[in-house]
Amino acid sequence: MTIKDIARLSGYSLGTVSRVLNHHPDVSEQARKKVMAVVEEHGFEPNANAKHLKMRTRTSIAVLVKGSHNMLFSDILERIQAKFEARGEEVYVAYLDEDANEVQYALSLARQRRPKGFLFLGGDMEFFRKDFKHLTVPCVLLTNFGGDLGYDNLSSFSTDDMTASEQVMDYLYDCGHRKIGVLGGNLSIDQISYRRIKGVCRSARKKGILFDTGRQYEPCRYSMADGYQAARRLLEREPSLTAVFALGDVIALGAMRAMADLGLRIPEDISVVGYDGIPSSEYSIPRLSTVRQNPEQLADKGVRTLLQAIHYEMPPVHERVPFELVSRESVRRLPADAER
Amino acid sequence: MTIKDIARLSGYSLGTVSRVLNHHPDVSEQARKKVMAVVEEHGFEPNANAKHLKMRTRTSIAVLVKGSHNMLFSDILERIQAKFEARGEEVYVAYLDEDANEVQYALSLARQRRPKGFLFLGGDMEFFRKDFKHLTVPCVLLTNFGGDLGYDNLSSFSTDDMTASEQVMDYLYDCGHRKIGVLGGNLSIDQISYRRIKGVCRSARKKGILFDTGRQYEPCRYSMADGYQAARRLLEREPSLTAVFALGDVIALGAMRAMADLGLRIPEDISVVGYDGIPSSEYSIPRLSTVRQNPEQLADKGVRTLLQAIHYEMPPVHERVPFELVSRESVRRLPADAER
DNA sequence: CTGAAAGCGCTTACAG
DNA sequence: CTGAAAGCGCTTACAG
Repeated sequence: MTIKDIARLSGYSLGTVSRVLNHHPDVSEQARKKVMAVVEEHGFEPNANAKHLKMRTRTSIAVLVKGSHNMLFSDILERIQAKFEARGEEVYVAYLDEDANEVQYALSLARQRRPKGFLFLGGDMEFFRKDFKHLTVPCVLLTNFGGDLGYDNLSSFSTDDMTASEQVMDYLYDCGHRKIGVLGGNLSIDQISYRRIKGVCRSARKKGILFDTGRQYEPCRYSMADGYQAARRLLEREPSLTAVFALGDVIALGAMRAMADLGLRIPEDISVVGYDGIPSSEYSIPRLSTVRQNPEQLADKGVRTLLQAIHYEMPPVHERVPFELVSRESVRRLPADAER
Repeated sequence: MTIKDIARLSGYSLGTVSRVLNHHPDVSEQARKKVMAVVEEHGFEPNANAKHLKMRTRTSIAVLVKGSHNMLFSDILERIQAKFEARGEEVYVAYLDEDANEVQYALSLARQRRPKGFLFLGGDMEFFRKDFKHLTVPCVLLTNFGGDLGYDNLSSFSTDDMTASEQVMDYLYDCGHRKIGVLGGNLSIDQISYRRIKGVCRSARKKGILFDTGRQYEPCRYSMADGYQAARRLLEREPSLTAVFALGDVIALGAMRAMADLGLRIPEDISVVGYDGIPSSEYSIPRLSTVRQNPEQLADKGVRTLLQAIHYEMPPVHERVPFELVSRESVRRLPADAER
């Protein structure tokens, strides 16, 4: 069943059929009705390959998800899919390893599939700096800040990670904690964790407490298993810590489990704060205090901006999306005499 | 940059270029080298739309994921993607609501995108029974059993849910529990939860204990939030329960949180068993006893079978994939005198 | 082993 | 408002 059959069956020409299918204005009401009738009768849907080939277009929107176990990304992804679908856009999704080069991948996809736009869920700024210039379609980066890269086809929406981390540390400080460990990510300047750690350092400096990255910081990937191991390493090295800030909720959840295995009660013996605000953080025992990023806004702005850039060539925007420090049960306020 | 440019640049014809690109045997070594040289020089990749249009093919493999918050599915999906990618297959992924009609969705996709095969992650047997006959390409259903549907283009790999649930109940019985609640899914005969509940009933009957679905069973969707609410309802109605079997780990995790809020200690006051074996179940406090489904085998067999069906038209297979009852910390063995 | 040509199923100026 | 025709970028018999 092709558009040709519909033409024959409806008594109109190919062109007219194509026009009604594409909601062209210059079609008589009569033609529209006749054609739609046979289209519906046969449940016809146009062949997308032919359509895109002819239109030299750009088949769909590609979403590249960095790090597949990331529950924050799953949450955002889901919303993105729904929104694009509601707009009638097809979405192609690919999951990449936490360490994969997403920009190279996009480049290859661009040649093969010719998507009309890319939406990156997470990314490594090093790859963007090096290879992004070859990407010519509109792109949106979510979760990382891309404003200092200066590409005119790249927008970004992100949480102000540095400020958020600083606030977490301030909060811990206000609760009386002075010996605070940090868990997760790595020190590479191009990673998202870098900005979070920078916020940590800024708070420490401001409050005049010591934060020795060599001893009080333990890098790890964003998973419960890695958080578990990293927490053990950190706590064995620095048993006097009274609080731990994990740069991701999944890391925090793994760390909490490690603490329990070490015989530490949370928050009586040690306090924990996470980052992201995934659903699990609300149901853990104890409930996890964390920085809640805003998946709904991230998804909404990302989709809206990408679509606008595709249709109207807008200038790029780089916006920070509000976060929220949510205080739950995993942090203990130290008695005043313990301070200092 | 099209194949035509490559032809011009290499001094060969369109046909020859196409042949080397597709690894056709009837090409001289010299032609291959020359063509590949300019292909690589320009980083050329053929336009997939044109290719598929011409081949009248079936552009990719479509994966339909039922219920987007399902962490077991995320796990399987990730493996599936990696496997298809390794085989050079493009994958189109769509997330559907837990209640959406995945077969109708596939039908529509079949017309528009003409995928060469479908892989369903979860499904409602009612939809399969009603609409699947219109689907003509090879399909694989994962997680549900499709053997009694009798379609010759549908294979399935699933856990023996009934037996697994029966074993959970037997296990709880052996630990001395007699008043056991069940949480999750619904009683519709076409849902996966139906078979799990059937296993529950079979065990109860066998052991001669009472299982009153009206009172001891509380339906809910597969999420922590719903598990939380359902657990409260169940426990308020039946405070004398000593154990709860949640039909999904996320439900169990939500339920555990509800119990903690009710002042119940796990497993001292109440025991909990989940289903699925997602990573979180290993890191919760306490660690969750559960039925571990086998995502690796499910993914592997699903991909392999679908590819074979596509390339060699194999007869359908319906296989059960082994599960494992893993006993961790959330179940308490009742003292002997408490039995009865 | 290679080239010339037809055609996959659409869309879109171009006439009328 | 409608039809006839060109052409999107490929693949694949068909000759040679």
